[in-house]
Formats: sequence, structure tokens, C-alpha cells
Amino acid sequence: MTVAPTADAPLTRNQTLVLEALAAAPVPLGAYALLDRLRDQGLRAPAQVYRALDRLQARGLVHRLETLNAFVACREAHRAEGPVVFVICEHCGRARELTDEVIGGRLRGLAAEAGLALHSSSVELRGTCAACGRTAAGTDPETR
Amino acid sequence: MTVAPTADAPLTRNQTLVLEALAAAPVPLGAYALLDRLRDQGLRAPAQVYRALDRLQARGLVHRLETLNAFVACREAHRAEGPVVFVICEHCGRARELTDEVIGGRLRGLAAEAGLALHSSSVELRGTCAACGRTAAGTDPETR
DNA sequence: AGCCGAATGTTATATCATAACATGCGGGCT
DNA sequence: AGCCCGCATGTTATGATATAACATTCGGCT
Ligand SMILES: [Zn+2]
Ligand SMILES: [Zn+2]
Ligand SMILES: [Zn+2]
Ligand SMILES: [Zn+2]
Repeated sequence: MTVAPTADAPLTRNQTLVLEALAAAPVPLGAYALLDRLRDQGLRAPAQVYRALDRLQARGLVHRLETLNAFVACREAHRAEGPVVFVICEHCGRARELTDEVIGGRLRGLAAEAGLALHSSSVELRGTCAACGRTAAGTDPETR
Repeated sequence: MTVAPTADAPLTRNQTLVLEALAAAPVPLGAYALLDRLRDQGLRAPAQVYRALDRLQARGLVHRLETLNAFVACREAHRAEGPVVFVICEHCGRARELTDEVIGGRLRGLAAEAGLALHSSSVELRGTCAACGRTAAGTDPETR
């Protein structure tokens, strides 16, 4: 979740580069994978990537997948809504972003019952996607 | 979640040490924090701690908190049930483990709808707990 | 031009996690 | 007993992820 906080200044150059690289990737990318892809465009150090990611996350344009230490561009434009659910295939690495009112509502309810002032949430489901499940179990995306 | 897989051999020495250290701690501990606390009992290297943690997690006796890179002893004895929800105070660092049938059921439903064969789940709510919220906002546990 | 705040560039280092290989110990077998 | 084997353990080294700290540049403003 991580609610969008403030005004929309235009994205800076580095933020744009990082966001576009994420949007173009079929799978979540780690900070160093981003750095590799952006060396040509002038990025040199991890700090540059992490800074851009921080700002993009603060705006809700990028999400961090905690179980992967990786990042995705937000596909929805939810940016202010509640908890998001990620569905992650451990096989092909693809991640889908969902929102669900039952989950969102109940998580807010649980936080309230627990006396927690909710700042952010992370919900990630891991498993094998339908496509990977159909190809002989154990096949990995490189093998196909 | 991360379902418990197999038979119960007795815990090994290192596993016992790690589990007891976690059970005694008021907050989740990282692997290196565990290592520090267990040097006296003979643990020397990160790999020893990570190995014990892996086995304890496989049995459902320990959970990993993905947003903290830290570990907690399981308080419930759920060990085979569905998704668990962690409620984490960013202030005092305490984490509570909950299970909720609405969340559990709906997450399984979402996975099924998405065509995902669910292997494990991670659900973490972050915020400020009631105790920390009452003490002048911004107070941290060291300060009190 | 001179100032200021924000973004950027750069170097170094902290933190988290695993690979790879050696050693030791116990249980079953001959 | 002596051997073998599986498995936990010990140990060293390295990989992967993330941040601290400080110098530099850029753009708007007066
Ligand atoms: Zn999103
Ligand atoms: Zn897949
Ligand atoms: Zn548990
Ligand atoms: Zn608290």
C-alpha cells in the first residue's frame, strides 16, 4: 500500500529512466539489475537508483516486492487506495498486482482491532502460475 | 504461511539455541543479532544461524518477517494452517502474529482465481501500535 | 551576479545471505 | 571392532542488497 503523499512535480531524469525500465521489464527488477540496464543512460551508482526508487515509491508509481527484494512499476493507478496484493510465480518470476476489497477492508479492520495506526502493508502470494504449472512441473522459463 | 512439511525429529543443538533466543526476544531479530546473542554458546558464523533458521522455518516454528529481514518464534502452533498476518509497530519494533479466516480464505480464493498454486504467503501490516501512539508521537522505545 | 534548495554524482561502507569445502559424530552393517 | 554413510556442524570466503556521507551541479529567485 504505502499511500501517495504529496504534490506532483514532474519526474526527474533519473526517476523517468528507472520508471521506464521497470515498466518495460516483464518481471520485477532488483536495484542492481536496474543499474545494469541504465548504465548506458548514465547511471553509475546504486545510490542513484535507490533514490529514484524511493521517490517513485512515495508517489505510488512503483512498488517494492518484499519477498523478492525487487521493484515493479504500478500498473493500476491506485496511488491512494488500500492494501495491494501481489501474486508472484516462483517459476517464471512474473508478478501481478491485484486489489481486493475484501482483503483491503479486512486488513484495515485487523489493524484497527490490533490498535495499529496503519502506515503501509505488504501482501504477497507465492506459488506457481497457470502457465508454468502446465509445462512439465519443474520446468523453468529458461528451459522452455 | 509456508506449510510445515515433514516428520518431527528432535531439534538439534543449534536449532534449539536459535529458537530459544527468538522466543526470549521481545522483538524480531535479524540473523546477525541472533549470532551476536549466541556467540557465548559457541556459534561463530552466519551460515550456522541461517541453517538453523531454515530448518525451523520449514517446521513452522519460526517465521521470517520480510519487511524487516528478521525472524520471530511462532507463538501460535498453527504449523499447517493458512496465511498468517503480522502486525508490526515501526516504533517499538514489536510484532504480533494473527490468523484470520476472512483473510486466509480470501487469499486462497485470489490465488485460485489468478491460477496460482499457492506455496506460501507473506502478509505484514506496518504502523504505530496503541502503546506507541499514546506516548507523544515520535517517541521511540529507547527514549521512554 | 549571488544565493539557495534540490537533485545528482561519487566513494566508501554497512547489512543481509549463501557458496563451497572441511570436519566430526552416530547409527547400521559386515 | 572396523567401515561406511548421512547429516549436522564448523569455517572461510564471497555475493547481493542497501545506505551514509560528502562534493558537485543545476535552476529558480532576488
Ligand atoms: Zn500499484
Ligand atoms: Zn510462472
Ligand atoms: Zn506462527
Ligand atoms: Zn509500538
